[in-house]
Amino acid sequence: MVSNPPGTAPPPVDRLDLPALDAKWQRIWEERQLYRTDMGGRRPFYCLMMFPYPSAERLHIGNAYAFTGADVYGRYRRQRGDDVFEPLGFDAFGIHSENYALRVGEHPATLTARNVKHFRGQLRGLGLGVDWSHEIDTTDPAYYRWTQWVFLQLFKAGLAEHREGPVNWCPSCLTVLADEQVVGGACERCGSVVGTRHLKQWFLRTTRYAQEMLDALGTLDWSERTKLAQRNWIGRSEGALIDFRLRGCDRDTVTVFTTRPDTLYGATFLVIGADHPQLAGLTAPGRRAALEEWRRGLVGDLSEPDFSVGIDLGTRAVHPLTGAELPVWAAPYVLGGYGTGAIMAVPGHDERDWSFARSHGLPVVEVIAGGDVDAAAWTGEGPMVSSGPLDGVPSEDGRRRVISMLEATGTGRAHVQYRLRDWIISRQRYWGPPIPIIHCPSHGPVGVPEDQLPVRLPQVEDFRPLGTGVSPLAQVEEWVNVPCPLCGEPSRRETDVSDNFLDSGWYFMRYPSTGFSDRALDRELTWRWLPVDMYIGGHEHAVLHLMYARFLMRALHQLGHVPEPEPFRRFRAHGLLSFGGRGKMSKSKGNVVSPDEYMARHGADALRLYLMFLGPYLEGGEWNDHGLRGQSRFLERVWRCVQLCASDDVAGEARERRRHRAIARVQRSIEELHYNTAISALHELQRGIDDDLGSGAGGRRIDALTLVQLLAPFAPHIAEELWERLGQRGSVHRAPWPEHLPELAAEARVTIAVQVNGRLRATFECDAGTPGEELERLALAQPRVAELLDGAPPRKVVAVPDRVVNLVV
RNA sequence: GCGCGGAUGGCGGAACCGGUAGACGCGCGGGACUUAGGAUCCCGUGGGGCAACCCGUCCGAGUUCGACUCUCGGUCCGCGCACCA
Repeated sequence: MVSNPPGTAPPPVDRLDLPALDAKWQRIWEERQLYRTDMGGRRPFYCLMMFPYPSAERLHIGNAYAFTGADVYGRYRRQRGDDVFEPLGFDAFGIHSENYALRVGEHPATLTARNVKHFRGQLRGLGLGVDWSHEIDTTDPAYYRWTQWVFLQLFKAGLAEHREGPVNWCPSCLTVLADEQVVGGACERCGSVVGTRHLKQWFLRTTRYAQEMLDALGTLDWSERTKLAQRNWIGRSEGALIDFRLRGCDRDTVTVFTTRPDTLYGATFLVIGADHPQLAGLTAPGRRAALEEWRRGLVGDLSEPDFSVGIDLGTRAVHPLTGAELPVWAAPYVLGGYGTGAIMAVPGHDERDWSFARSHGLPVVEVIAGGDVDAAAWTGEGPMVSSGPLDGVPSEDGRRRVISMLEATGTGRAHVQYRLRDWIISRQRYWGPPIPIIHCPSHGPVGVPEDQLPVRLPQVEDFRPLGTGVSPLAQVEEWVNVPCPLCGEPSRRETDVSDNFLDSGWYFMRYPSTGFSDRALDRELTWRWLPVDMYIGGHEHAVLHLMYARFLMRALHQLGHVPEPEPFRRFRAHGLLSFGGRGKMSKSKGNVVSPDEYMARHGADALRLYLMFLGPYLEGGEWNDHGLRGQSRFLERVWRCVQLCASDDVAGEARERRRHRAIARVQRSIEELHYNTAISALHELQRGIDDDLGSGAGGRRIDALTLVQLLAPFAPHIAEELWERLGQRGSVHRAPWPEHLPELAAEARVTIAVQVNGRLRATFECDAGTPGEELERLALAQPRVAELLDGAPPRKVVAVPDRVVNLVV
């Protein structure tokens, strides 16, 4: 295992057994509570990683990658002297687990408990610097009691509403889905085509904070692409609401939203969304049967909009400015759920309306000059035409002018519309926390008194979803029937459970306070630890989870429960590991790689190091295990060379510079989350020490100690073992980070490139900081250069100190 | 279609502010040690050429003494959004 130069005595180094070190130090760390955070510490640093969803699929290499990267950062900050809080838990409620339980015919409670246990074991095996004393399990009544409490605070504040609305219904999961869980008209979980149902649901009023959340994005240190995804999702647009009086149907008016009120004179018909809930009232009585038949014939596929499909409702709408009568149509290209669910169609200046008008022979009128509306819709700006008193007004100004005219007659007003919608949290399923509401015949929905929390999820053997729009909990009569907390009248519990994004929307607030069973959020700890300083997780949660967490934090801040409105000061999305060119790792793609066997064979340290070495942490990459051995070899060299460093000589300036440079590079790379380059710097330092040993000069203890400390965030077990073997007291993970001086981190001698006309012709060495004139002199003295110049002086000389001399002839 | 990333040896990747392209690792070639080596160590490793040199960071222009880096145009790949009026 260990080679010796011929003729020397065997070194006093025993064989390295990395897996054994994992076990040894994980045990000792636990005994000594090494990662237990001092919650009253003076330099709190909350380093959060997205908690896992412990499915039966086990932890895969992609999870190991994500958690290790977050842990490296947390460990680094700890070594820098911060009181780092690195908690972890399990997001174990939810449809995904429940569906799996249904498939294998086991109760989700027992299944989840087993999965959590397995996950915890795998995570511990990775050697994360996690304070497990603050662990959260969202399915534990001790946690979901407070999830219910959060809901009640929102309910009391008017931020949770029970109302009927069109909702996304997954026919396979047999439940309502949030808009965010519908991707291209299909269920995000199972891929079934999502339909629409009208049900009474619990909505959290995320839209109330749409503008605030949009504005606050500017203050957050998040990557631009994440902020952009949030901006798009909030989808602010400015425009106007315009009322049209109706003739020939039950309703007298319909209101439309438009971002182009300047084109109002060009409106030639109205279109109502085919899924609009009050479509019948907008239809001429004689057309209703035809409408119903037409609606039944529509295909549920929403992926490709068809601008030719539509039906004339027989109703007439009165143009608020001209008094003209316009036909009213229904079409699926208009969304019944966005804005008012109705639009004024301006075919001259909207491509969709243009296509629709062409398909149905409806008139196209030009009201903004600049295009040719017979050939295509003109969506740009220009002077207004055929617009009554506004002819000649630039369209940009026309927007305001039209709104003023409408306001004068009370038929319209300026309006800001957001794409963001309220968050439906009702799930007609079993595996979630019951929504803590009792429906009283007299009082309506009444919150369960807080002292009666948690509302425990009853143990139900048959937890299959019913598909009737009601949760299986509705069948548990003895649980459902309760007296009203206000008047004692016989009442029924809410039987829906909440979306598991509610569980995960506030878990980071709870971590510091897990020790308290009498309050959700301890005031002192919450004020000390929130908001989160660094949050690391997958970019797939850029809109879903992050938006919900921001909403909940903002709401709870307004209610005085947390110190600031924004939950995450800094957020970074780690890259994803792909495998075999088959995209992101997932069980459905059959490309899951387990970290277990790698850890068992090579140890967690080698795996951690290799994962972090694959490429920039924020970019991810393709997984293969070809290079893993390279990192094991590196650790073996570290193991040997560190233990052979016995010299207390600290003079040697070159070695000291090398040491300072290594510190500077590792530090900088970690701060940028460029772990791969930090590891390169470690390799180079190790090679340097090896060279010292090989040259017979002896290795310096100080170099060995520094190497071990710099290695510690990446390979915590071997670093700890070597730290001990070097005779240090305490843990390397608690030892102060080595200091470095910038002036020492630079080289003393530099190599200057000599170019002639921009081409490299020679190099020479000189002291760092040698001035330009001197460099020029030295460059001209190079034999090869003199030869090329052949006595002629260069036309121009560019000398960049420490870098290059370029001679132009 | 719109927006945001990206493209560098056989492979993963490095390169601060425009200053010796290819750090570090894998793989590969050679050597040492060895009964053996798929262990370990040492040397080499972008392509071409005996050499001087030439070519080379997706392609094409440009700016510059000098461009992986900046500007313009294009190709390909990835991700997000995509009837939101």
